[in-house]
Amino acid sequence: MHSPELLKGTLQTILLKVLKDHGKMYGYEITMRVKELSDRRLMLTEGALYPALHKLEAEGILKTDTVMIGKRVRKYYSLTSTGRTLAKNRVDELVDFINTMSNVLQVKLA
Amino acid sequence: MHSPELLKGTLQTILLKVLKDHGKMYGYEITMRVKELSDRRLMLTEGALYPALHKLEAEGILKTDTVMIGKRVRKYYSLTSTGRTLAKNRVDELVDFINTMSNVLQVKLA
DNA sequence: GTCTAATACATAATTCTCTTATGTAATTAG
DNA sequence: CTAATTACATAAGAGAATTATGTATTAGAC
Repeated sequence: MHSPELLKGTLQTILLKVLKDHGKMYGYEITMRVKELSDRRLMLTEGALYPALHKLEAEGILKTDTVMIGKRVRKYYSLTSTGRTLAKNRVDELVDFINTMSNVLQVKLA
Repeated sequence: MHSPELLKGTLQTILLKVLKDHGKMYGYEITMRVKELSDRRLMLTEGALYPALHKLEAEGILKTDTVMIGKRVRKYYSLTSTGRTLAKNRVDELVDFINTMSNVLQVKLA
């Protein structure tokens, strides 16, 4: 998988947003969803994804639900109520940042 | 000075862009310019700024020109020809990233 | 005339996040 | 039957920024 330098700092927000919109999802599913939404431009790596999910869980922002699919473990993540509030704030913050950045770069966005 | 988490990864591009548009500038001047362009939202810290400028200089992307203003040293930075090419690429890349991000977040930008 | 804020440079220790690499294992498609 | 995909996970290392600190000049307020 591949990912740009620029992803730094935005991963958490992306995770919160997709979980907010799509409800419970498992790790691999999230990578596929982000890949699709980004038209193959953002490929989340496992080394970034799983530690990030674990951290958010430890902080009470996500909760998990482990399911056995045949002999395989699948771990579903979803937002807690704290997480829902945070998701909204983080997305607003990132949108604001993106708008600020477009002013600094003095470009019009598509 | 204060700066958001999200700045990570975008500082270089910002520096290249303002130097591309405003020609030779010194460090403090850059922080003031970015503050103005961002409507006080982006406040570059010296701890981030100077190492970044030094690195770009060491890589041949920026060149410097030291001037004495009274008894004070002022170090002007400007793009080398390599730097001009890089500036364009980096800005294009960041704009593309921002557009991708707005698709992932499914928001419209101002 | 003196003190504070602003101007202007710089570096070091630490923290945080991601990349790269590695490991395990089940399932599906050819 | 074997390669690709699905699906989890962790560890070592790199890179970039934060926070803290340091030095020094100059302008403005009082």
